[in-house]
Amino acid sequence: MNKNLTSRSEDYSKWYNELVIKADLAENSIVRGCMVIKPYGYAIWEKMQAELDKMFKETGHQNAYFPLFVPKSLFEAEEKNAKGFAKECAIVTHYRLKNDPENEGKLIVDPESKLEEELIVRPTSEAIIWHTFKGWIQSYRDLPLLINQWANVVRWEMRTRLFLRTTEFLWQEGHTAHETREEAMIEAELMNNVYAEFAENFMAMPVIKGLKTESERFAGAEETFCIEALMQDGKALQAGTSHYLGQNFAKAFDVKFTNKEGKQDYVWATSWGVSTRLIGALIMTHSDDKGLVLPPNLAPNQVVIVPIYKNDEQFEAVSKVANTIMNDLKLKGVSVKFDNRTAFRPGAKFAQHELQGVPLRIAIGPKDLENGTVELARRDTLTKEVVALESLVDKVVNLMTEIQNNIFSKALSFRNSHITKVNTLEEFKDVLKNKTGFISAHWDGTNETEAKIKEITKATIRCIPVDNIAEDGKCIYSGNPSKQRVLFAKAY
RNA sequence: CGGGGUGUAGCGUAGCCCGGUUAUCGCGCCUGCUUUGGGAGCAGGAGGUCGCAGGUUCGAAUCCUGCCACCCCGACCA
Repeated sequence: MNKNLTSRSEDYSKWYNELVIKADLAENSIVRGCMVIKPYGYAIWEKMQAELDKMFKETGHQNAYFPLFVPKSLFEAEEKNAKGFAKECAIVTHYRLKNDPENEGKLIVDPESKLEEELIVRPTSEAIIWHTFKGWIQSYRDLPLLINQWANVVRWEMRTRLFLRTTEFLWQEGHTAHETREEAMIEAELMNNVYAEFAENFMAMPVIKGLKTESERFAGAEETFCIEALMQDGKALQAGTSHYLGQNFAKAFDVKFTNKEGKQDYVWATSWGVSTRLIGALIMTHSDDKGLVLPPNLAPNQVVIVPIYKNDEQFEAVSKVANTIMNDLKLKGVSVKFDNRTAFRPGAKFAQHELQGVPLRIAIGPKDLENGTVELARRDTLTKEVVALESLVDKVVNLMTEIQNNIFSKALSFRNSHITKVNTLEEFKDVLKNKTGFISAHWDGTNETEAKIKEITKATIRCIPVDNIAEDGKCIYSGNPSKQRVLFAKAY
């Protein structure tokens, strides 16, 4: 295996794939399109889960769990939703195997075990959840119902890519029911804001909050809020979505409640989700040619200590100092790993921890023992400095914030410098070809124009930013009047 | 499902056109010694249904036929 990573600028896809594998985050599995998330990758996901879960609870949500299998009749109840996902479903048709009479030691599907009704492996859980909600909701006193589920889902995609698009993926899906349209709409936007906050404060990834156009909307939604991020190759990535579902699912699953006036009404719904795709987003937002750059707020280890020694006595002396530092840092809430593996030399450890994006590295050797110092190396800037032991803990604590802020502002200025206003289709094409990134342009609001632009340029409307300012202009394609600019980009 | 490509050790590969001893090299792995402040050096070692099946031939990784798998580009998508 090559020691060096492919350069980012050379071949972004190759670089990404190599990085995911070499940094020990995940690997392709034997099952088509599915990936194995390795311990280090999973540790990042656990950090994300913990922070998101906290935010969901703070906004009044509770966790629950619903079945993996959805009976076909339930699945098809909300027609638009069913149609949207129909082409990518795994379906259980049988429940038993038996010995193959013609091939000793082999198994075949037992035709006797055919299910009367097929079960769909959930590509999303609206159907099974709304069927369940029917039994949970009778009165306005049962509302709002604010439920979140951590789960896996299966979408049988044609082409997959580690973390960004896999046949099975882990995610959370929130499903809520409300008394009024307004309340549901507020909830949908609130959760989109939660996602944006998480992306910016924890992932250090700037996002644009917006609304999807009709054609990009979730199947079955009346409005889809989203957060859109920009990757280092200039392509956009949908990082999270939050849907206002109106009464579509309530009607499809007959979920009515008695309101304060004693009248029956259908409830108003939302659903929202983010997935392990966020790990892909994290990688493509910050990493460099040396590997991952993890924000301190999500790094499984914020600090790693690497001992340098020539013999057992030195190793023991260094370890003593390292353990003291580790304890002091842990008391300050900093997560530290002492890399005391004897099978690897310091250089190899430096390279590995850089590859895995550990924000700070402390090296301690014989020279440091003499001087009462350590070597402190930052992953984000790749700079090193010698620090006196007595000021180390404060310094590290401060650096956690500084690194978090630094990588955010780096990503932010990249993102901001890649939003380009254009007024003609020629300019549009030119930016796509030579600069990439988001393109802010006038659009006449029709599906036809959107589809045409996609056909010509491969770029799609990522979103209509929620904080958009009104501006009169002409659609870059049709020339028809437009009230505001929307953001286009090539997307993952 | 359309277009292109590739299958040789855990990974990456040479050899194939033009058939000929024991299938090449690098990384990784194992053992030993020396090393350890940026991916160690030396010595030794283990590891192979050359994708599968058939055919041609004295002889097939190499030629022929069929099949399978995977990758890339489209369509689809969080």
